[in-house]
Amino acid sequence: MPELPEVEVVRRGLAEHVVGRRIAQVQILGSRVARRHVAGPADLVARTQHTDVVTARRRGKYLWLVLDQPGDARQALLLHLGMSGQLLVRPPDAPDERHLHARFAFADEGPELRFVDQRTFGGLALAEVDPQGLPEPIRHIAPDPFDPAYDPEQVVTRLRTKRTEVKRALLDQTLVSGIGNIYADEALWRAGIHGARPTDRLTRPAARRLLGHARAVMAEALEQGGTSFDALYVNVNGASGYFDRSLAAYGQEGRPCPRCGAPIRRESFMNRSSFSCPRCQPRPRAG
DNA sequence: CGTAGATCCTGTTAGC
DNA sequence: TGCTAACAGGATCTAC
Repeated sequence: MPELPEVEVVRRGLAEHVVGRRIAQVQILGSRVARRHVAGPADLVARTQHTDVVTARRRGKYLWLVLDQPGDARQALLLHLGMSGQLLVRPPDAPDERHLHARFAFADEGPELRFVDQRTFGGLALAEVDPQGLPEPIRHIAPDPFDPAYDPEQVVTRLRTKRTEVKRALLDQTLVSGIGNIYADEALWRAGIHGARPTDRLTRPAARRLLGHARAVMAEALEQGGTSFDALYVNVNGASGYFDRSLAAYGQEGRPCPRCGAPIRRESFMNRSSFSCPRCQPRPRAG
């Protein structure tokens, strides 16, 4: 499940293999992958072909390629991997993947960029870029913890103002972006906080610690090339990450907590699985 | 407006 | 063995 570290690995792959090349031909397969592009897939194809890829950028779990089209406004090809999306750099004569949804061929006739996605939660769209360099459709996405615009003290304030549970707040991309179910559970475990704790019952220092852990665990994952679970996620080169061996809580039901030895519990929460230590992360009392 | 829950999707796995 | 149901979950939409 690509969260910030995995998406950043993909961004680096795009920077290495795609930036600086001219897109020649674009193919969109099926109606779903470009559903967020309201003008339709034909419009996306027409406006993407014969552009130069200038940079590969990221905010949270969103990626975008800045495209330079001579004499036209600067635009971005916005990408989201969803749960199972992959960007692959493949030779043009390689057989089509089972769940291939988009293909970008380049003027240099080198390797193609392919968007492959089994569960089709991912997608792409062409968007205008605002003066701050952000694609319009993701202006509501908050800076992630690695963004120079990230302001942890402001996030702490906003977090404590919310009237919800702390795990839900961590997953709220308009508060802080990039954190998904896996890293939320790891950050909560490190902080010794149960995800169902009301946000307004979190002290300022505790909130600060929690966000610091979220940033740290994602930084460590990034150093190791990202987390991979169901073999669907691979980076732009097709190599899986291996950080999953370092996870303390997520997916570890029944295994001993690395800190205290109590068996990690699994709970259903927000229609998701949540993993936590029953001793280090006591459930909040009702009321 | 803010929050909560439903929904999209398909390959894999668990269970009867 | 073969079928059905549960499961994985990010972001958006709708309801309250």
